[in-house]
Amino acid sequence: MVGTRKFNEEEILSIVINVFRDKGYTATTMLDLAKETGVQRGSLYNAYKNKNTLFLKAFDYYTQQFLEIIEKDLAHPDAKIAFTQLFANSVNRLMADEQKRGCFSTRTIMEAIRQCPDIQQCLSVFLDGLQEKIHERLIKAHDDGEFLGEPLRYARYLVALTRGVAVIEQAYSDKEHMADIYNTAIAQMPFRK
Amino acid sequence: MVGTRKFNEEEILSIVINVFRDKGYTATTMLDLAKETGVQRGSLYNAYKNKNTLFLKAFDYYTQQFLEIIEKDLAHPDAKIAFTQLFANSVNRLMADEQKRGCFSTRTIMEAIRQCPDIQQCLSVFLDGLQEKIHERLIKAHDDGEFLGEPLRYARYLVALTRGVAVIEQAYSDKEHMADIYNTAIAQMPFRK
DNA sequence: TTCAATTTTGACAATTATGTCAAAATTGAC
DNA sequence: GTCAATTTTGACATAATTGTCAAAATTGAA
Repeated sequence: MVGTRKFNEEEILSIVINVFRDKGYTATTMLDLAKETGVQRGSLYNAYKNKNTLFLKAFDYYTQQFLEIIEKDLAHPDAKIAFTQLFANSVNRLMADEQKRGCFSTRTIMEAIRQCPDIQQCLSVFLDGLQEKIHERLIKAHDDGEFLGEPLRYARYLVALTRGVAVIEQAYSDKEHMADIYNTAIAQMPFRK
Repeated sequence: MVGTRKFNEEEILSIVINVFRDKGYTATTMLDLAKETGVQRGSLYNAYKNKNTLFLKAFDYYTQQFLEIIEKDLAHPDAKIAFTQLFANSVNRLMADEQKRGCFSTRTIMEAIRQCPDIQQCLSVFLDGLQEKIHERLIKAHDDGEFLGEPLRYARYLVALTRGVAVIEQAYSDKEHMADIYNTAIAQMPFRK
């Protein structure tokens, strides 16, 4: 193809996600994105039409990466350990960010939804994906006789809980607090034994 | 006092909350607030210094009203019924808003935190208040022998869960989905019987 | 009724953001 | 090496937002 783009798209999208995560959707300007990515504002308009479309693209990329991580977290053969690990890793990931910018999907997306109906779909795709990974793992656990609850209902419930913890993180950024919530939840769940 | 304000503060704050809830923190301009409240922009600057301070004041007002409602929801003498009611009412309140603007504290505050550290404290005050109401009710239930869990841990856990449901609402705005999450949670809780 | 404190009003300048466009530069394909 | 499609670049006009300020209006208290 002639007249190829100079920039690497994945690289740019990663940076874009970071900028949105820093500043939020509305407060991020195309100039901010141009500065941080090193791609001129005009090029961004040319390539992505506008901020909204660029955001959608970046969020898709984020979702994809996120779900890969979740799948790995849940890979442990013992179901209870798998979920314990998932939650511990979630907490660690939230705490790892020095600027305490919180969960991108919970914080930035919730704001961005106001600007465009398409963004609501981004959020539901994201959450559906998360629910699906959890659901699959619970079905396996159920088949293995390790989990006695109803997989779908618990998947929904756990997705909600993880979103709640993302909110808690913003208020307190207290690792113990978050861990406590997950421990309370895990302890109640109908795992065998 | 000479040169008294023309407007009624509580009335204005209610409107201000509504505008922020509609548009989000960043996207709301002082002009928006002036138009909706009918108070001139200059007067708002004079009375509240700037958008940030006005937001803080409005959020305090919101928190106060919210906590009064929660207390009523939890008033039923049977603990399990009290919590069932609290959750049902929460879902109904979220669904009652035709524009589906979601929970003010979860959606707008999470965004606004970015703009000013004081706002983080607003969120923790809000959540502490909610936790306190729930905690009190669980202590009573525990004393009555109706609840067998650890009140503080469960209070934290339930606060997180309610925040999570607020996120779920934004993604799906599906009453059954939200109700299902709360039912799953309630069914697991260590109520007596 | 007068006065002084305070609020209200409307205008102002400065800054920032948006989206568009034409010219220049780039590069894969022939 | 040339060409044509596409991207990059920088400039432009438009629009919106901010915060400030001086003049006008208001009103409680003396």
